Order: sequence, then structure tokens, then C-alpha cells
Amino acid sequence: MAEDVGRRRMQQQQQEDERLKAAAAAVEEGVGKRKRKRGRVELRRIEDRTSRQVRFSKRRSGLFKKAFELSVLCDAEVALVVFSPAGRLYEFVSSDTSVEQIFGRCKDIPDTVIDDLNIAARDPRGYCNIQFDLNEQSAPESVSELNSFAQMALELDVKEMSMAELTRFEEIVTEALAAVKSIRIMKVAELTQTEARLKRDPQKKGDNWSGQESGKE
Amino acid sequence: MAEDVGRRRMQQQQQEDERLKAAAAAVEEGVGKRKRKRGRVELRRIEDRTSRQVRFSKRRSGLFKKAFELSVLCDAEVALVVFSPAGRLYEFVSSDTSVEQIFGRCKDIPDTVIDDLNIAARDPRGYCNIQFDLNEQSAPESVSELNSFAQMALELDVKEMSMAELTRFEEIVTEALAAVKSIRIMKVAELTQTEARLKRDPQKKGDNWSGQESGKE
DNA sequence: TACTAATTATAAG
DNA sequence: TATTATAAATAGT
Repeated sequence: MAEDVGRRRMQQQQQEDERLKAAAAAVEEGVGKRKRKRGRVELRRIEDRTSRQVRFSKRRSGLFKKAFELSVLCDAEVALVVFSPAGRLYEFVSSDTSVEQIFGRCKDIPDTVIDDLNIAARDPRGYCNIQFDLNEQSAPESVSELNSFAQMALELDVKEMSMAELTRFEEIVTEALAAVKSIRIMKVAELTQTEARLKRDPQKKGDNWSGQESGKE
Repeated sequence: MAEDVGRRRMQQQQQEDERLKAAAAAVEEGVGKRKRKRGRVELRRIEDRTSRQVRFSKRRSGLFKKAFELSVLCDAEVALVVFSPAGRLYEFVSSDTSVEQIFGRCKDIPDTVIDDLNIAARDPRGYCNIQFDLNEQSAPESVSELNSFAQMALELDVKEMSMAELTRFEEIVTEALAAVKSIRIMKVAELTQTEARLKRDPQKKGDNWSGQESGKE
């Protein structure tokens, strides 16, 4: 209604006003300390080490979560590899394919589009058979932690480890433990949900996507 | 302070109330069409093709943007590959490296597949370097536990585990952690002895585990 | 780590 | 594609 519209405009106006006020205040202050507004960031490398670390952690979580959601919601295959500035590896792969396999498929496909962000889109032509059984219901972060562990477990020889390495390894096992715990917790949640679902739809028994394409929607 | 807390709770309560109101209103309306609230999504595959396509497009953009930002802000190396449900390939790589190069750093493990929830190897025996024959004579119980863990990590499919198995696995990881700790402690003792010896015969070797960052990321 | 204030992302239209 | 109400992510504490 008119009232609604009016209120909306007011809210927007309010926000705009705030910005202007803040800007004006900043100018009037004439101070060089530009306390950046919350939530906003300049898109450039964060110089402060600690700050960078913290943001890396937060944004990494967010990124992996998004990747996971995309894979589930849209039935897409996603492979994500991130090296922290410290060189730690985090990875996520949506299907049961290996990272090698997914990345390997890129080689044979010619570039079609490349935009300004270094994002390339290619037309696979013959590679359209995407059939997977998504089972993932878990947190990507935990998963990548677990992967880090697995990788180290494979690469390292414990008896030859230096103290630093051993200490690091201990950290990783700690992380792995956390990861397993979180996976188990989510499993519990999952089972709880399933239980609830079964009460409503006693027929559907799980998220089994295979051969469900022509079903009722 | 109590006021603060109270206010916070009130805000939360308010949000909750809104949801409940909306829900109640919907029910009272007696309309069967449950209009999902804007912005919210259930984390499951979108059945409707068109809708799925649209969301894929939007979310893909968001994901790539996030990946880009992470790489710039946090100086991280990022490689992202996405196959749309239609089979089209999108990729992003930070820096000037290629996808293959970035990924190459992950796969020093021959014949081994590690993906997000699958921790598996075709022939673990040949590649698992974790051998605790360090002190054959006095091999503590924890060591064999750790071997068991490594074995399981290689052989088991975490996402397929039942609750019981997952719980057991968690126990084992816990034990593994204890094992690593004890090994490290032994190492400390060992180094202490060595140190004393080195005082007469100085020949130190540095063990630089580059990229040491305290804590988690 | 948790919280709050803002910014962003995004589902529906 | 643009709009907008909501939900999420997240910068700064």
C-alpha cells in the first residue's frame, strides 16, 4: 500500500542519509584516520598479517560453504582448491570424482569465453554426461581439514619428523578430530531430519536422485 | 548490561516472532501454496529445471566473485572449477598459474584418490609412510592405534559410515591424537638428550617447517 | 569466540 | 534485466 511504499522509501532514504552524514562527518573531521565502515572492504591485499589471517579464515569458510551449496542446489560439479598464504591446503570436491579427474577434464576443453576476472567458460561439447550421486550433506570446511590430514598422513614419515613437523602433525590430527566430530554431529542432525521427513512422507526414503528426473514436481 | 542483553534477546525474539507471525498468517489464510520466504533456501537439489538454471547462474557468479576476493584480499592461491548441470565448464585461477599447476601441488600421491568425503587409496600399503617401528621393542599401545587410524583413514569412506562407525572412528582419532602427543613428548626427551650431546660436538641441523602459522586459519 | 552493524548475496517476482 | 524483500556473509569489536 501507499504506506508501505512510503515506509520503504523512508528506509532507503534513511540509509542514504546515513551514508552522507558519515561522509560529511568524516570530511569535517578532517582526520586521516578513515575508520572503514563495518562490512565494507577495499578490494586489495590486506596488509596487516593478523587481520589477513582472520579474514582468510572467515572468507574461506564462506567460500567453501557457497561451493558446497552450489553443488547441492544446482546439481553442479565443483572443485575448489585453496592455498592459504601460509601454504596450507584446503580443498573441496562435490562429486565422488577426484580433484585430479575434475581438473584433468579442463585440459581437453578449448576456451570459449574469458571475462575480466580471469574466469573462463568453456564449452565441453562432448563432456556433458554429468551424472553423480550426491550424498554430501557435510560441511566443506571440515572436509578439507580432513583432507589436509589425509594428505599429510600419506606424505609424511612420522618417525623422520622434526619437532616442528610433529607439532604440526599434532595440530592436524586435532583438526581431524574436530572434523570427524562435526561430521558426526551433522549426521545426527541429518538423521533427525530424515526421521521427521519420514513421518510426513513415509514413502520417500532418502535423497536418492538416481532416475528421478521425470518424477512429479 | 542486563539491558543490553535484554535488548539483544528482544531483537532476536522479534525476528523469531516475525517468522512465526508470517507462518501463522499463512496458515490462517488457509492457502495451500506455501510461498517460501524470499532469500531462504532449503539445502537440497532444486527440482525445477528452469529455477535450477537461474540459481546456478546467480550463485556461480557469487561464488567466483568470492573466490576472486579471497585470492586478492588474503593473498591466497585459489583454483575453482565448476561444471554446470548442462555440462559447461567455468574456471577461475588466482595468480598466473594454471589450474594444472596449482592442482599439481596436491597430487604427489600416486594411485591415490582423495576427495572431499572419500578418503581412499587403491593400495595404501605401498604409499603409506606412517610406520611406527621407531621403537619396535617398546612400541606403545598408542602407536598401533595410530596405525589403525592411518589405515582407516585410507580405507574408509567417511560419508558412508553409519553412526556407530562414525562414533568409533571418532574414538580412534581421539586415540590417535593422544598417540601423536605421546610421540612428540618422547621426541622432546630424545632431543633434550641429543642437545646435551651436541654441546661437545656442535653439528646442528635446522628443521625449518616453513610457513609456520600459529593456530588455525 | 561471540556479537552487532552493515554490506552483500539472492529468491521471487 | 531490474527490483526488492529477506537472508547471509562478514568487518570490526
